[in-house]
Amino acid sequence: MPELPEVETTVRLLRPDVVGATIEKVSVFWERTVGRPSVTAFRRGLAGRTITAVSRRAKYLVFHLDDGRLMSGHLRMTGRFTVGEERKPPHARVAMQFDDGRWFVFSDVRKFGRLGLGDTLDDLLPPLGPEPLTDALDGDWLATALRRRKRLLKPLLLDQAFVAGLGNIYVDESLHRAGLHPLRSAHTVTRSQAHDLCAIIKDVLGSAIVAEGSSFDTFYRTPEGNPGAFQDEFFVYGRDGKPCRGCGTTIKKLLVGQRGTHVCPKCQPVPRKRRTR
DNA sequence: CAAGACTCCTGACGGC
DNA sequence: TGCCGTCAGGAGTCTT
Repeated sequence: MPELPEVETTVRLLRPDVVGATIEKVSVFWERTVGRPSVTAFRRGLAGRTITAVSRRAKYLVFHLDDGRLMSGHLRMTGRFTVGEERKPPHARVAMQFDDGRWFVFSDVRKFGRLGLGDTLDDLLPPLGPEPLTDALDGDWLATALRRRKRLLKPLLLDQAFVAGLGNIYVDESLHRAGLHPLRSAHTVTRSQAHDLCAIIKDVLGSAIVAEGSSFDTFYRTPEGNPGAFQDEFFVYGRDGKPCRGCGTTIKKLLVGQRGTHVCPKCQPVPRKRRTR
């Protein structure tokens, strides 16, 4: 599922195709895909606008328009942006035609993705924690922030208001590499473990971007239609029943905060007085 | 403040 | 073979 690396890859590959393009008209095939303003306001607000830049904040794509407004896009599980000749490829939810005839399309099998239009990032996006790949996230900050919270480590890391951009895959991978169990209470993580975890998160996300994201199922594809390659570097995600690449112990899958969670029982010691399964 | 339940959706998959 | 129930999963909302 698209997390920070997949969104960053999408932004990078989309950028040359959409920056400078002018939106002539907008077709909305599934109204709920349009979150923020009404569908009418969304269509009117985009018509005639030129995209001047594309950036990313957390798992959101942000399209900057020539009138200073912003269009946000969240891929959620199965969302995908493409640019091509087709107005309505399979599962197309919103299509924007550029003045050169090309169609900029948002497709989304499961219909969880959302597009929005607004004046500023603040009114368009919910409260978000620091960006992991910038100096906004550093070991000292993470150590202090973890100590203050009395929540399970994994659900906290998945909380976008705590740290932005992490999802199920990269949290599992990062915790495994850091040797931390997802059921640990955040405040029990030591300062040095927090520093390690911080560096690992940055490294995992950075490597995943280099690999153009992860495609373990049929869902995530780059705008060009290619799968990512980072799934080949997974240590635990989706590897339950298989041997840990580090120690050979069988990877277990458990449920943490309603999320499928993968751990190596040996590399990630179970926190005291907590049961797994 | 923490955490679980529920909701939105559809394709894939297991069971029979 | 085919039908059907179940499940995954990000994030918002509601309840405990």
